[in-house]
Amino acid sequence: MSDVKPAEGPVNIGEAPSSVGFLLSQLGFVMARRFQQVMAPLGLEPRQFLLMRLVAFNEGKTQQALGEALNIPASRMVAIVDELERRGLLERHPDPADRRVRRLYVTAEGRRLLQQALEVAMAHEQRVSAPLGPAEREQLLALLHRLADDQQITAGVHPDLTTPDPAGC
Amino acid sequence: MSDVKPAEGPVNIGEAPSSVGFLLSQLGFVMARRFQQVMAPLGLEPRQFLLMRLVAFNEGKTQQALGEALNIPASRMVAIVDELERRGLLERHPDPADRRVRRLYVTAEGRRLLQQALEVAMAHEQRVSAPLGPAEREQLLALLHRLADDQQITAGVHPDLTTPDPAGC
DNA sequence: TATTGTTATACTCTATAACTATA
DNA sequence: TATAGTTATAGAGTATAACAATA
Repeated sequence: MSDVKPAEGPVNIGEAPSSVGFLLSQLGFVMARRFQQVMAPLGLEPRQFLLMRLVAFNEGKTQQALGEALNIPASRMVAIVDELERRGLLERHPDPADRRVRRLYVTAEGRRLLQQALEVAMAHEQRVSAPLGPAEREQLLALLHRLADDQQITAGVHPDLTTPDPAGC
Repeated sequence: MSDVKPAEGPVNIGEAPSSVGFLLSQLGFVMARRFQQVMAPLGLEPRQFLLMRLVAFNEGKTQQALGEALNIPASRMVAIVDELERRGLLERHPDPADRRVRRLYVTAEGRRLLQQALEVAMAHEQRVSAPLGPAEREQLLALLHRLADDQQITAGVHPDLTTPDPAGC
């Protein structure tokens, strides 16, 4: 019960042995934040960028199909597409055969912005990879892919917070 | 303006060339979620675990000093410490010399729980590292540390969302 | 007047589910 | 009855700043 002598020095960050899990978690957050920052000047959030890119690769797909591919719930898709459409970056087209569905298309302006965004993304990738040589970078990518496969991560789909729990511990 | 023929096949996830940034972001989210899941049975959120661990390494430090070390705002610290104290895992002790400050101590029960949590964390680390051999794991750690240094990541401190932007792009 | 810890308010994001119009 | 998209409601988490006690 007696108080220990209150140390007044600097706080000691308990040095744990290097951890793959914690390092990846730290780096993942920082990478996501940096990417968000470099995209911000274009007015694109990471999620909007991923959707624009997906629509460009899949013109005419339904809003629902695209949302499912990115694990974005239908009710969230509405607001996201609303804004991108309002800004003239993509369009909802009605389907003559089924008037419930909305098929998404990228506009000419959307394509221009997407092109810029892709260039920004490539520059970002170069920047964050800068500390590594080409061979080291390939080595890292190979190792990360091994872990990603083990975790059943789908290429191109970000496991934001949308997926509660796929399966298997 | 004429509609393109609406493709009805599967959605094509545009295969981008492998990206260190995106892979790290994906893996980081998954690692954080898995860690959260393995800690849940102990009733500890990752943030609570980090704080418990920090207090154990720094008994008698003030609430404010500990919060700053983890980049947790003072107003958030209150609720976090409230709950851990309510559960009997740590205690606020008044400082006789300055009655404004609260110095934090881990209780015996807190120590027991922390010990369990550390074991869970080690098992988690082994699990996520399982796809790699010992040499590969060391290789990966070395490469990740290079990137972490470049991003000015502090060992043991998670850049959750608390740090808006340190400095330098 | 400055500082530690606390509390209160407002805001953002999200999930959930109700709702509409079609099928 | 089922489905695509939409809207509405409520909840969690947070930042911000006001506040009380003490220095």
